[in-house]
Amino acid sequence: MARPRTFDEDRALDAAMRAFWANGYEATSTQDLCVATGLGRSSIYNTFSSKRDLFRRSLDRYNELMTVPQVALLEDPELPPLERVRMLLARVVDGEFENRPQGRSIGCLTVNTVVELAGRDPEAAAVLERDQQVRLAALGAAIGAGQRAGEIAGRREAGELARFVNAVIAGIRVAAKGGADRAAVEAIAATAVDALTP
Amino acid sequence: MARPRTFDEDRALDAAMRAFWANGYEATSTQDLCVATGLGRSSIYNTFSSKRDLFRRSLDRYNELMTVPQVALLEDPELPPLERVRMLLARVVDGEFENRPQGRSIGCLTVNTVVELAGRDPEAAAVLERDQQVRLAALGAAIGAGQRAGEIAGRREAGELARFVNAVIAGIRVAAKGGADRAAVEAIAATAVDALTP
DNA sequence: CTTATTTTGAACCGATCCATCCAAAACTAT
DNA sequence: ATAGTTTTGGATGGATCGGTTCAAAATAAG
Repeated sequence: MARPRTFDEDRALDAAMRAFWANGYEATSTQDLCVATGLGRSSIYNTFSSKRDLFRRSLDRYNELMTVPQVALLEDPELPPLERVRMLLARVVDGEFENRPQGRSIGCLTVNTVVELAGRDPEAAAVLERDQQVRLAALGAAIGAGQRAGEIAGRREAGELARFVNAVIAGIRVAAKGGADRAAVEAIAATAVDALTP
Repeated sequence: MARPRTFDEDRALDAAMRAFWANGYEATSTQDLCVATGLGRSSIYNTFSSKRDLFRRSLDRYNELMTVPQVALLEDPELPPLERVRMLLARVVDGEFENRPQGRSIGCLTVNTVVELAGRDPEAAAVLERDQQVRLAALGAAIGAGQRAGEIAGRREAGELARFVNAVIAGIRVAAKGGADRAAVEAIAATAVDALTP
């Protein structure tokens, strides 16, 4: 009954997400978003109502793409819990060394957004905090299981160790974005695993 | 022989630094800088030649204010090396819980700038990388001394452990900016110290 | 007081920002 | 073919951006 869209909304969202991911919210102009998505301004504003809303949806999409598989890995019953954590860290390291458009990591949209917006955008902060809770819960559960199995040190509570691993992941991302090479980043991850072993 | 300035250049620089620190480079307008410093546009552009240059000087000033005392602490011969690292982490944690203008940490200008600019501003990236080298060297020296004294685990090289501690510091900063409470952040620091002990 | 020099505030610049509007094009359903 | 609806590109708007200019104000030196 009406003219259909010639573009795929999810594809456009992915492209926008990548633009925000690479350059941050403020530094990504609506023009940049047009180029990245291949759409005109009208199409973008017609589909996503504003730059802010598009960013919100990009953030949700990113969380879906990253957190879901990470949580799945942490809950994988086929692997010993410590191995799950080790693989999570390995996956993070790998992620920092693939897709380097300018020879440098673009980091992690979550970390980038915490740094750029959490202090002055309560809505974004709430989204980020919720996602972090999910990741911390999955990490804490895996670490707790590892402790009960005796393969993870029990001298600290699982929740505290989860916080620790989560912080190291953020630290790895900052280090990679700061120019650290692969060996250096892998050493960080390995040392974090050391801290978990009895 | 001419009209003297009515403001103190260093004070103005400090105020500008704090504005960039709190809001980032892009989100701090020249108007914001006028308000923060209490100066007019002309005075700012007359003293510091551009927003970019003012930011560069702010970054240098921040490094001077933060890195110098941290390095001094790491080289303090009065303290056992592990204790120096522990105190460094404690100082970082304290820093994240003082001066919270909106009830949330403003983080660390270095980490904020790595995330916001390192990917697309080679000059800023170089400044940050140089500062990081200084911090890593001091950390590595202290950790190496601790290893020789037997109070820090020797299963990894000092340089690798320095990278690790540095990453945990960045992670602490991101966690605090993300809303983590003091107990959570202290647990991260304590776990990092665990990783260093034999 | 005069002169020389600098600071300072306000107006102003072109560029770019996010967002809106509108008419033409495109397509489906009848 | 026609009618009805949506998409689309381009023009446009008001605001703000970083940066410049300039004349008036201020002050030290002579």
